[in-house]
Amino acid sequence: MKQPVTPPEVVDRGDPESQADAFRKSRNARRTELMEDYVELIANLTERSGEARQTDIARCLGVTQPTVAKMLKRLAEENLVTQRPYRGVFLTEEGQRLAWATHRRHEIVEAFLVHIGVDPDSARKDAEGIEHHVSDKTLKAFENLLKKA
Amino acid sequence: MKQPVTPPEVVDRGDPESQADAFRKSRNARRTELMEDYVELIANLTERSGEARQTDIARCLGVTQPTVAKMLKRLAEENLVTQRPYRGVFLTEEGQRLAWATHRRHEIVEAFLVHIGVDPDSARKDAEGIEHHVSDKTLKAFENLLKKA
DNA sequence: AACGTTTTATAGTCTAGGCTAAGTTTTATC
DNA sequence: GATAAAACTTAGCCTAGACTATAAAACGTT
Repeated sequence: MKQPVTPPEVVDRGDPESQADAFRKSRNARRTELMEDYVELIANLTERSGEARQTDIARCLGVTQPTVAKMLKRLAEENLVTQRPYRGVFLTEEGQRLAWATHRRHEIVEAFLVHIGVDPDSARKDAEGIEHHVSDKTLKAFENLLKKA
Repeated sequence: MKQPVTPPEVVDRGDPESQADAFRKSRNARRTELMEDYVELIANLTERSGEARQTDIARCLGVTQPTVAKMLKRLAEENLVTQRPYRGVFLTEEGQRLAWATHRRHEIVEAFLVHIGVDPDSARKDAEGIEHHVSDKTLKAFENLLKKA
């Protein structure tokens, strides 16, 4: 299917094409989200217990171990992790950068929600879902408000 | 090697089981999100032009018409829409209720982002992704800040 | 009333991300 | 050092949500 390129400067809320872009973006984001969840979790597990094994990841994500195995293969292909069987999964430098960026964004979103009066528990839960959809510009806006306080 | 913005840290995100629940919830939410997008759009189209045909929906969502047809079948099974071929798709009462709630949440999120200084285009795009992950409590916090202004 | 256009329906394919089941390799224990 | 347990691999299947290609039905215009 052809996707006409809409000039960025033309922004009309009612324009179907521009709306379609937003939906496309939202749909395509799903792959990235999963990757981000994985690298963030791997960073956490490694930090906490020195290693991140497939079974640990599976338990934390609520999926089965073969599912994790398949996803790790993909992450390895994308140069985000390296695997040493029976010794755990490790982030590449690129993976660590992604993990840190994701983590940082997560923290800002969560802190921001708390800051505007959301109770900590809800903030934590909502941040988990929201974080992947926050653009740099929105993140900056969050930071600005946090700084002012 | 690029240095990360923030050093790695240990984050307490709860025990593995509760984390797994959060991820499961997030995964299952996908279906709901799509349904919400559809009913919201159908409500919009109906209001603006008096009818919502498959081709209109397809163009607005950036997908093909057969994709829409398949999804409408599902929405009909869930009692959210009724179809009158060549006259458009119509929301059931249940569908209208869902559309209204979704639309309201969407508007608040988008208005809130603009209010804290995000440019309208980014706000619109981010809202599309964020809206589905905003709990009632967070929504209320957004509203409160909007009212103050 | 017939014809071309638009809209809708259907069939078949693809990919991502789940799952189970079963086999293999490594680690740990006795 | 044998053997059980744990971790990993692999194969095959399923579903959702996308796509293309094509057929059928209704609409509008003349």
